[in-house]
Amino acid sequence: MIQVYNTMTGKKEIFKPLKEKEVSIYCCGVTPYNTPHIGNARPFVTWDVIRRYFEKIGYKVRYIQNFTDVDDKIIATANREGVTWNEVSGRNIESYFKAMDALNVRHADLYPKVSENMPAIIEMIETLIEKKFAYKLENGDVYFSVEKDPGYGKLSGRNLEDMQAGARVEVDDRKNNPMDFALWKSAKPGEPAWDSPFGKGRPGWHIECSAMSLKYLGEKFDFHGGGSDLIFPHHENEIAQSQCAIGDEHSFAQYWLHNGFITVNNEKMAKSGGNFFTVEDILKKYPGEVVRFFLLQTHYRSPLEFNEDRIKETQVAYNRLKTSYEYLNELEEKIESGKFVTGGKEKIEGPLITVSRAGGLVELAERLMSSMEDAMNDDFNTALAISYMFELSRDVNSYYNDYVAGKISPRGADAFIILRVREIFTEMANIIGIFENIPAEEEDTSENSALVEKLMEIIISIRQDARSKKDWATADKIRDELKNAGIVLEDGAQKISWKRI
RNA sequence: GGCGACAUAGCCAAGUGGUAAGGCCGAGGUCUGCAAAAUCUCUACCCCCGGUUCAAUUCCGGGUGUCGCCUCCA
Repeated sequence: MIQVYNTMTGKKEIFKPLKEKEVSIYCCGVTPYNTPHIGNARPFVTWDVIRRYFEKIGYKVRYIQNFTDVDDKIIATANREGVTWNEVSGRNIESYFKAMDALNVRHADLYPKVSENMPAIIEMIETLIEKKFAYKLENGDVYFSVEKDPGYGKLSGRNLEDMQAGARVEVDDRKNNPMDFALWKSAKPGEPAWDSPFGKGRPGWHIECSAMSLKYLGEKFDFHGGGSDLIFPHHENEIAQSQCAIGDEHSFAQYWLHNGFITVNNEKMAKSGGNFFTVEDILKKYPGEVVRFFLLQTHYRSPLEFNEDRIKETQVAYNRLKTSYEYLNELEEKIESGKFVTGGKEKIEGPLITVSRAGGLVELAERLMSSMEDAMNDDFNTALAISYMFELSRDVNSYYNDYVAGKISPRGADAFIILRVREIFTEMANIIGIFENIPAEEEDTSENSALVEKLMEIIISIRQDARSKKDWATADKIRDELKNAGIVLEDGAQKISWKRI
């Protein structure tokens, strides 16, 4: 049983899919006028986790995410740069995918674009005009009439009077009501325009999401999501248009999920605010999976403060889990190559599994996996889910340490148990979407790099000679000097490893 | 002005009507020739004031503070 917090009702509800074991999702995508910042990325990582989770528990998922590629800011940028609007959107869509790929965000089933769905958009506007929910001005603009929709304001929990009291909206005498919004904007010079029954022009913001979600998901679908700043007016308007056009106040999305903002110095990160960090820039310094992990360590509805210290902290935490993952992989290799069981082949008699060290580990893993599912079922609580990975991680590391130190002599059956633990840990990682794309240590094949490798080998070997003679002064001097040069030596039991810092 | 959210350890962050997950940092221990890595142990009466209750951090009311939406916005 999955519970989700539905913005429409303001509370957690038990999720009941429209179709058995199927789930349809429409997540508001980006307006590609710019490269995405970390705040833009949050909803997509969130929905990526949600859709993966539904798939994991056996749902057939249909996931749609749009690109609003016809828009004022795109046009403005294009005009400023002297290029076409679709060059601007094309380039930013590319940069969007690059960022999302780095964050392990799986692709949606479909990415409909405004520019490729004009007929559906125009048809919907026509319906709204026919049903008298929309009106056309002499200049060709078409507006939605909010007063005609008795349900207007139900998502954001406000009414027309309250909104007008605040009246931050520009008064436009041509509109029936200041809150009326454009469905179609008549063509102006220097703007792309499409033919329509209302004259040349382009769609207003909001109508595209209604038209495209209905076109690709039908009159009713399960989820609609995005950042909380979309609740009003964007999603409110989508609901108004869609339900009026369909003529059913229960049509359109059944559950509305909204993620909280990324903040900088406790204030919303926004392009207009100038306080943003692009995903691209962050990826120059931190692995994509760390950034993804950062986003998921906090529940999606809570605000999330972004700064460099936070990311660094996350990287340390992420590395803890990664270490466990690597330990398990190493154990797996030993098992595969038959080097795991040290004490020959013992016969397993009776329920010994549960008293062996590995047995305890797998029991813990099973229990934590189950807890993790509970956490995910409760409004996709990734923060809680991740905490269970850490708990397992601790015991995995402990087991590994004792094994390497020779304190544990695994029985024959323990190999299978450890493989199962590895499987569970991997399954947990898959829910969060990490350890899928661990960047190999920069494979630098240049001559310089090869030379460094060779030199390090020589240095380490000289130091090992000194160590074997217990010449600690020399050994420590080498290590210290290397550290000054930015290289850390780690004396392991079997091998000496080094890395740059 | 209208509407809404949040307030938990040094920092970050889950959560529950019966005295609180996890992470980072810090202190001490184990391992190591010494370090590093790993690991173990330790660190909270949950913003304030009322109320409901046998019992509230958790529910209700009020207050204070912070943030968000009402304009483009993930």
